[in-house]
Parts: sequence; C-alpha cells; structure tokens
Amino acid sequence: MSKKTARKQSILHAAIEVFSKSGFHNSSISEIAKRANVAEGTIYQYYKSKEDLFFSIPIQKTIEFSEEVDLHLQGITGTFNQIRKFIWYYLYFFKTNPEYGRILMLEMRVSRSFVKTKTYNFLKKSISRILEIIREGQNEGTIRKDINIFILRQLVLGILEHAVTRWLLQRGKYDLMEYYEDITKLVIEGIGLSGNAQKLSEVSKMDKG
Amino acid sequence: MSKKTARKQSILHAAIEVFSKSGFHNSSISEIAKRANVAEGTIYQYYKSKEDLFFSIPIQKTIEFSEEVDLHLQGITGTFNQIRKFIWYYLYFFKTNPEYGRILMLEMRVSRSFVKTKTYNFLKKSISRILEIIREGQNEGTIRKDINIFILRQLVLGILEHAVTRWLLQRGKYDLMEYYEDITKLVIEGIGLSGNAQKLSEVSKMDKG
Amino acid sequence: MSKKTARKQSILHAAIEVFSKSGFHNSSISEIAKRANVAEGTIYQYYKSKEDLFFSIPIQKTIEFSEEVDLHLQGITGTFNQIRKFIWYYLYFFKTNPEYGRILMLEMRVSRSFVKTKTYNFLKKSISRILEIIREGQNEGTIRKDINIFILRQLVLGILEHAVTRWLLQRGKYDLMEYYEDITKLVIEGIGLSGNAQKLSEVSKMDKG
Amino acid sequence: MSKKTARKQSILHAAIEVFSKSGFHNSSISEIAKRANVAEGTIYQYYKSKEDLFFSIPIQKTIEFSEEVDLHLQGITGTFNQIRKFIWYYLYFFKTNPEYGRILMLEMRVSRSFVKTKTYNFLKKSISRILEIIREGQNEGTIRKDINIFILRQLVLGILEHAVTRWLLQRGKYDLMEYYEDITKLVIEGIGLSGNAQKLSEVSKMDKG
DNA sequence: AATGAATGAGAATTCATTCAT
DNA sequence: AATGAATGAATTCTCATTCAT
Repeated sequence: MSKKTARKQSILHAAIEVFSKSGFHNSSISEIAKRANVAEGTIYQYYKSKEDLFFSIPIQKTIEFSEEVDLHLQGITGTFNQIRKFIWYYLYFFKTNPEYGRILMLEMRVSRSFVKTKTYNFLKKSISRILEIIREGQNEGTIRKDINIFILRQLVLGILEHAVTRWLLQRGKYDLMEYYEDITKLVIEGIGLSGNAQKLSEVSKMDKG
Repeated sequence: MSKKTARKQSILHAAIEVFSKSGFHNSSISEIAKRANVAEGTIYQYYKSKEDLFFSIPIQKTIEFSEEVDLHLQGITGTFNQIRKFIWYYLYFFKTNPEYGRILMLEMRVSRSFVKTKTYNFLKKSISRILEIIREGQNEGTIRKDINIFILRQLVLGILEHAVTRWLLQRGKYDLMEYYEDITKLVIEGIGLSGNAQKLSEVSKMDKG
Repeated sequence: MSKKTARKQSILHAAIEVFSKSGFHNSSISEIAKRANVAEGTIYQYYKSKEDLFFSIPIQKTIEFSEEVDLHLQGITGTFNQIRKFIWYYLYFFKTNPEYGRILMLEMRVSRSFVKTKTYNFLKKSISRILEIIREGQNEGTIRKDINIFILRQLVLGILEHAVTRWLLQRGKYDLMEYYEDITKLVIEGIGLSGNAQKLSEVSKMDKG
Repeated sequence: MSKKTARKQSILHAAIEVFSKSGFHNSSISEIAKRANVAEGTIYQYYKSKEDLFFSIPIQKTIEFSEEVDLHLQGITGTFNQIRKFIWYYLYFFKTNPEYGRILMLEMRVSRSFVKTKTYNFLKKSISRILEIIREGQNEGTIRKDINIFILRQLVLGILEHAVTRWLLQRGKYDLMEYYEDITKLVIEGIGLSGNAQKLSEVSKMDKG
C-alpha cells in the first residue's frame, strides 16, 4: 500500500517534470513512463487517461499551498499584514515550484476543459483565502468598500498571476521575489481605504504591533 | 496580387475561427482549408507550416490594435485621461475580437515557442504604449516615482489581462465592460502620485478639462 | 477439492455471463475475475488461457444437454415422437440457456479454432443423438431412405440452429417455442417416408399410442 | 475518379482476403494495407474505420448476388423450378465466393452490431427473393398454406446456410454442390402442397415444360 | 493456492506535410 | 498556382499473461 502510493507519487512527479517541460500536447505518456521508470501500461493502472494524470497534478499542490498559506498566516493580525504575507507566500510558492507553476499558469489556468473540472473549483476555493481577508478587512474598516470585492480580488490575483507568468516565460532570468516590495505596496494601496500616506503609516504601525 | 492577398486573408481568417474554437492542437489544417474554401495544399503555398500560420495571426491584429489605440488617444490630454482611454480601448478591443482574444490570451501569451518569435516582440512593443504614458506621467509629476515603472505596467496589464482572461473563460456570460469603471479607478489610484482623494479629484478635473 | 471445483465452477459461470454479453474479443479476463470474485491471476490456475477458458464452456453444457435429452427421450416410442421430443427439448434448452446459446451459436459454431478442438467433436457427437433416431427410423421403415442420412440431419439441425440463431439475434423479442409446431411438422414431413397426409396421420396415431 | 474507385476496390479486395483468413478481430489494418499496397493512412481516406470497412464488404456482393439471381431466374416458370434455380445459384455463389462466404456466414450473420446496420436490411431484402417465390407459389396453389410463410423461408434458408456454413468450416474438404439434389428435394417436398409423390411428379412435369 | 501489480506488445487512428498532376 | 490523394510517423490506450509475495 505504501509502495502503491510511492509508485503513484513517482508517476505524478515524472508527469510534472515532463508536462512542465513540453506542455500537455507535446508530452507523451511514453516519456513520462520512461522518466518514472515504469512501463507505459503501469501509468494506466493509476490514472484513467493522459488527461486524468494531467489534471491530477494540481490537487496535491493545491492542498500543499492551502495548508502552508494557513500556517504562515497564523498569528498574524491586521488585514494588511495578512495580505503582505499572502503575497509573499504566493510568490515564494511559485519560486520554489516553478515546474508546477508552468503547468498551472501556462496551461491549466487557460484550459477550457480544466475549468469544468472539480479540481478547478478546489483550486479556486484555495486561492480565495484572499477573499476572506479582504472581506474581514472591509468589516474592520481597513479595506475600501466602494469597489466590488471581486474586483479587489482581481486586482490582487491579476497582479500576482501576471508577475508569476512573466517570470516563468523568462525562464527565471531574474528573481521572482525581486519586486515583492513594490507589488505589495501597490496592492495594499490599491485596495486600502483611503489616501496612500495614511495607509502606509497604518501598515508600518501594524507591522510594529 | 490582390487576389493573392485576398486568399491569404481568407486563410488567416479561417484560421482565427478554427484555432479560437478548438485551440492550436485540436485544430486541423483540413478544417481550416475547408472553412477557407481552399485545398489543404494551398495553405502551404502561403504559410510554411501550421505553426507559422498560427503565429501569423497576431501580426495583423497587433497592427490594428496599435493604430486604433493611437487614434483613440489623439487629442486626449492628461495622463489619467489617457490611461482611462487606453483601458477602455483595451477592453473594447477584446470585447469585439473575442476569437482573437482566445487565441492570444489563452494560447499565445502562454506558449513557450511564441516567446521566441519576432511577433512576440512586436506585440510587446505595441502593448507597451502604456509604458510611454506612464513615463510621461512621471515626468509631468502625476505618476508616482517610488515604484519601478515596469511594476506599474505590470499592475495595468496584469489587471487587464486577468479581466479579459476570466471573461473569455466564462465564454461571455457577462459584459466585459461591466467593471470598466472599477478597474479604471483601481489602476489610476494604484499608479497615481499620492492619496486617493487627491487623485480622484484630479481625475475629475481632467475629465472636465 | 470440493472447494477447488466450486471455484472452477464459479469462474466458468462468470465466463459464460461475460462472454455471452460481449463476445470473446470484447470480454476481458479482468471482468470475468471481478464477476467471479477472484483475482485475475487465479483464473490462470484453473485455465491455461483465455481461449482455454472459452472453449471449456461447452463441455459441461454439452454433457447436460446430452443427459437431459436422453432422459426426456426415455420411454418414448416411435421415431416421429422421438423427433418431436428432440426438437422440443432442443428449443427448450436454448430458451432456458440463452447466454450459453449466444456463445455456442454466435461464436463457437462459427469459430475456425473451435473446429479443431476436442470439445467440438464432443459437441458434434452429443448433438447427433438425432442421427441415431433417423437411422432407427430408416430401419423401422418410417424414415425415407432415398436421401443421404447426413442431409436429413442437416435438415433438422439447419432449421433448428437457424431458428435459435434468429431468436438470439432478436434478443428474445418473441418466444422461441412459438413456432415449435410448424417446425416439427416441417421436419417430420421432410424426412418422413412418403406423402404428407400419411405421415401426419401416423404421427397422431403415435401421439395417442 | 476511376483511379479513386480502383483504389477503393483494391482495398476492399484486400480486406475480404484478410478478414476471411483471420476474422475481424484477428485482422489488422496494417495487414490489409500491406496487401492492398497502400499506406495505413490511405485506408482511412476511403473508410471511416475498421468496422466501416468490414461492413462495407457485403454491399457490393449483395448487389452482385441479387442481380445474378434475378438473371438466372428470368425465363423460368413454375414455383418449384424457380426454387431449384434459387438453391442452385445460392450454393454456386458461395462455392465461387468462399472468402466472402466466410465473412458473411461466420462473422456477419452472427454479429450483434451488423444487425443494426443498413447493410443488414439490404442483405435481408436481397435474400428474401425467396419469400416472393414462396408467396407466388401459395397464390398459384403449389405451395402449402397451412404453415407460416416465414417458417417456410426459415426452412429454405436454414438448410442452405447450414450447408454452406458446414462446408466453409471444413475448408472445402468436399464439393458444396455435392448434395444439391438432396437438398432441393427436401426443400421442395417440405414446402410443397401435399404428398411427396404428387409434388415430385409435378416438379418433373414443370421441368419438362 | 491466491493475489494483483507490472508488463509491453499490439492496434487503431490522426494529421501535418509532400508532390504528382 | 491550386489541388487533394497519399503518406507514415507518432501516440494513446488495452489487456492477456506473468511472477514475486
């Protein structure tokens, strides 16, 4: 049983490598099998189809992301501090999982069939930890209420996804964390209640608090 | 010669339709040929390969976008008004070119091989009309200078691409222009010099002016 | 040992169900194993191969048919009465064993490799109880002698197989016994000695007797 | 166009040979392609699938059979003479088309999917020339009316199919025409109006006429 | 004896591209 | 210049059979 799980893992791992390198359509089951050191048929004992294998990739990573993000957010008070941390972990996660990033950002996020998947909903939910933070912030009075909450989320995720996507397409020519401060500043000022100055001072207060 | 151009056009047009519907890998030359009312072999008289045909799509559309955006920006003064207009036209362009949008946003923008293309550079340049506006704004003193200009561009394009991508994936369940006001507000406040209040009043002044 | 036999039985039983449903080529060992509640490997402890399992099906059923037909014929005198009974039991047997019927009539009877099998000879012998009856009838003087005995058998079996095959292909839209009387009449008149009228009266006499 | 037809013909011809030798499931497209001297892909330009190719076989042969049988029946008067001729041509046809016979009798006739085919209906119609003859005979008063007409057809076709099937399974160890006389006699006496003697005399009268 | 995971050969089908007409 | 028939490489998936446990 543990052996079975290990097999399944090693197939998934090989799949991430191969799919990341060449994309779904230019990857072949035979290459994945080779890299996982199993026969082609073995893959079909664990996954129904090539698509099933592909769409299985985010499940585990999403759980990992959710759990870690929750851990990192624990004990942090103040909406802006939480957002800072969320952004930081988001960037850090993809910096340390660039292959998964390539699969998620360059293929899945953009795939018509993935949108219909259960995994997609799961992923949406996990990412939307940010929605909760924003909502709480609105209740606390630190996040602006004059703009639709989904647009605010779009601001945050839009900037983050764009940043990660650009970085991935450059194949790591620069450090993804490089612009972390700027991005954070932009996001916080963008969704914060009022004037920039006020917000910034507030943030630093909270940071100290 | 005119006939030749027309034929090339009609092939490209058919290609946009087909690629948009099914994506690059699930589209076939034979279907494109059928829709363009030419024989399969004819396509190879005009385009070297399927990939060549695919990557030829953005060239024309990019020119169209650039020219139109320039026209729309003419006579508009004030950085923020220009940005408003840029955002408006960006959304409008994809609202009226959803098929091309699907190809560009869901396939090209994310394709490893496209990044190596000349067309990619061409596209980048055309989109970066926004960079100029931002730079001018910084010189004028209306755009903040404390944040890297590329990050500012990332803010704008990140939000816009995210908005368009989400809309395309929902296959037009809602109107892309719906959130135009919110997006504009966010962007302008995000990249503007100081406090929100100040910026907003400035914007309305300029709108009137 | 009893347990062993039981297991072999249950595998065979499952095989009949599965082969009947989907035919030899579209049936899989894994489905048979599942239905027999054994592991795939276990089947190979009892049968050399898929083909071996398939060709093992008729053995038992043939024995069953032979024994039952003998029982039903016991005590019946008169060639025609015996033939009536044979026909009746033949139809009854396939009416009550349609799954086996499908395997025998639609697959085996027609398989190039089955003809080379020992089971095939066994089956031929069992079915040819009818040959004995015909031969006795010729000796008694009730069956015509001007026609080759094998052709007479062909008459009987041809009509019966054809009737059963048609019924199976209609998947039981009608009752197989429906045309029993007509078939019997035709067969008896066909192989009987002389004029129809004479034969029919003879038959009814014998039925009463 | 003529070339196209020739190609299609030669593929069909190769298919008949291969399918006849090994049956549908044990034949491969690659073998058919090799024998037809075309590439595998070429087959798919003419036939949608392996099944489509397989089920295309009877169409032409059925037309051939129908037309020839009609020609052979022309000018022949008298129900029994027509039946004699039908039986003769039926046997002759399969004697001269044993490969097609193997496909039709040992696979198609017995295939669950074939029954749903248009070709099946076409085939049924063509074979049922015999039904017309029987019906006319009943109107003329030479064929018995006390037995369902479909059972009478079953008698004829059952015997014929059985004869051909047995012969095919023996792979031509004997001459299919060998038992022609006996079979004819049986059939004619079986479906004829009254006593054997009467029928036989009638037949010879007609033969002379 | 029983298991069932692993195998890997095998097969159908697709389709971009070529080239003779 | 246009055609479209022919190609054949490439790929996914199935499944009978084996064998270590």
